[in-house]
Amino acid sequence: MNWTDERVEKLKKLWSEGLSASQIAAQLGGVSRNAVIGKVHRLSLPGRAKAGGTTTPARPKRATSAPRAPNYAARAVTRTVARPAGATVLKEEVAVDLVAEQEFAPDANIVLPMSRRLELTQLTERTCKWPIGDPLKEEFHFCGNDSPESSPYCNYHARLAYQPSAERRRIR
DNA sequence: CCCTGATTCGC
DNA sequence: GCGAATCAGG
Repeated sequence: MNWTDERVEKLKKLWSEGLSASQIAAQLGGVSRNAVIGKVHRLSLPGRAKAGGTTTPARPKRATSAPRAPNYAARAVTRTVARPAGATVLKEEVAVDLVAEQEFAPDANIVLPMSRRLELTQLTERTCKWPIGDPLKEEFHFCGNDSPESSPYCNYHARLAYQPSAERRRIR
């Protein structure tokens, strides 16, 4: 793919808007992030803020971080249900609204429905591609949590995605 | 490991 | 001029 005037313009626009090189490459299509970065340099576009000429690393230094409050939207608890019919005991996951439940003890067997709110262009082989929200609205995003074994979804959403087909109940 | 931008250098 | 490979960093 060659750098047409249109593509160069789009590059300039997106770069000035602060998008990352990989995001721009994804939108342009047909080019790698390296190509984008290389082009940015050739165009002498202002790079991203670094150290202004000084070779000094001068790292910002992370202040002693205050403990963050858990930001879970909801958590899942496990419940044991006995089935009289087959005498089978199985575990069932139930989503519990935390907004109504202000206090809770951090539990080890809680799965995480917390999303990383990734943009479409930020998804990779290892990120959960479960869509959240209305695609036509701004707040639309993807879960983005780590997906094991290159699964398209994280553990939580894989459960939702791969639910066994609903029991067919004959309407008699 | 995921990601970021910067630089080099063979094409 | 182009961009993969590499480097350096978060």
